[in-house]
Amino acid sequence: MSDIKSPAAPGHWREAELRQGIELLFFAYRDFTAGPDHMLEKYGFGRAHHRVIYFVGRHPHMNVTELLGILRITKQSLNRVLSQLVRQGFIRQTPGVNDRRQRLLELTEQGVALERDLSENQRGFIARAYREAGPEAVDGFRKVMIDLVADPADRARFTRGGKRG
Amino acid sequence: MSDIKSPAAPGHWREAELRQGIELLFFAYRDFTAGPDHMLEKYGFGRAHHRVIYFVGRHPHMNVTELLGILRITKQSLNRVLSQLVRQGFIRQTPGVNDRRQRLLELTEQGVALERDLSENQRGFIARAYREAGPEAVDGFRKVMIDLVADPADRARFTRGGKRG
DNA sequence: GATTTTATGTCAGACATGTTGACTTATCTT
DNA sequence: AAGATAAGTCAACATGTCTGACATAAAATC
Repeated sequence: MSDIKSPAAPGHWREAELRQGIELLFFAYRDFTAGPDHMLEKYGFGRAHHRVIYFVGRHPHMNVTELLGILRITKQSLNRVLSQLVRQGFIRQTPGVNDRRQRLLELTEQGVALERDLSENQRGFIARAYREAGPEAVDGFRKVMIDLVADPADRARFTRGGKRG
Repeated sequence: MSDIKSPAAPGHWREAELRQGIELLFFAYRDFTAGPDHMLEKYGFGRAHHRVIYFVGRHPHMNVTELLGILRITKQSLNRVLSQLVRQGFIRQTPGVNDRRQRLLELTEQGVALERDLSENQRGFIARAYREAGPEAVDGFRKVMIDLVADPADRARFTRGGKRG
C-alpha cells in the first residue's frame, strides 16, 4: 500500500516514516472534523460547542471542572460556549447532590438529538475507514493511537474501556 | 489491551468501537499539537504558522495556490501568517521562472532551523508511540489513517509515497 | 464560628485564526 | 486587445482562545 518500507531494526523509524505520521494526523483530523463543522454552522456553533456536546453526552452529570480537565481550556473559554448551549436549550445544568456548588451538566432532548446527528456523521466517517482497512489494521490503529495519547490519565480512558460504560 | 472486542462480522463495527475511534482522534491530536504550540509561543506564532512552515519545508518552491489547496483556508487568512513569516525572515519568496506571477515559497536558513525543531518534536512524539506499539501495529495505523483521509488527491500523497521524494 | 479553599460564574481586554466581499496589480493566455 | 489567472490588499466581522481581576456560594478546615 505505502511506498514506505519497514525499518531495518524494529523500533527505529526513518525520518520519512515519522514525517508521514505527522501528515497523516494533519489530513485525517482535518477531514474528520469537516462534517460536524459544516453541520454546526446552521446553529451558529463551532468545534468548541461540538466538543462540549460530545463529552457531556458521553458523561452525563459531569461537572464543569471535569470537563475543563478534558478539554484543556480555561473556564472563561468554556463558559462562553457552555452558556450559549444552555441558553439555546441544548444543555441543562442541575446543582450537585453531594456538593451543591457544582452544576452538573447533561444534554436536553434537543441536545441529545444534535449529539446523535454529529456522532452519526463521525461514526460513519470512521466506519468507512475501518471497513476499508480491515479488522487487523484497526487493531494496529487503536494500539498506536492509544500510545499517542500523552496523558496517562486520558490513556486509561481507553485501556480500561472508558470511565463509564 | 483494549476492552473493546472485535466485532462478530468483519466490516461491522459496534457503536462503542466507532465512538472510541472518535475520542482517540480527539485526544491524540490534542496532545500531538501541544508541543509545537508551546514552542511557537516565543516567536508570537501559532498553529497556522506551523502549518505553513511545515508544508513549505516539505515542498520547496511551492506556489501560493498549491499551499492554499492543502491548507483549505482563504488567501486572506494565509496571507496574514505568510507575510508575517516573510517579514520575520522565516520564508523567502522568489518569482516563478515559467510564470512570473507566481511567488514561489521556500524556507530561509532561519526557517529551516525552526522547521527542524518543530518536526523533531513531533517526530519524537510519533516515534515513541510507534516504538511502544510495534511495527505490525504501525502498519495497521497507517492503513486506517490513509483511509481516513477523505480527499482522494490528498490520499494519493501517501499511497504514492508523496508528491516529491 | 471564623477562615480558607474550592467550584463556578462574570467582566474586560486582548490575540490568533478564520470568514466574505471588493478591489488592485502584474502577468499569462487566447 | 480582451479575458483569465496568481497574488496581494483593505475592511469588517465571527469564533475561540487567552490573562487578569473580581464575585458568589458552598464546602472544608482550624
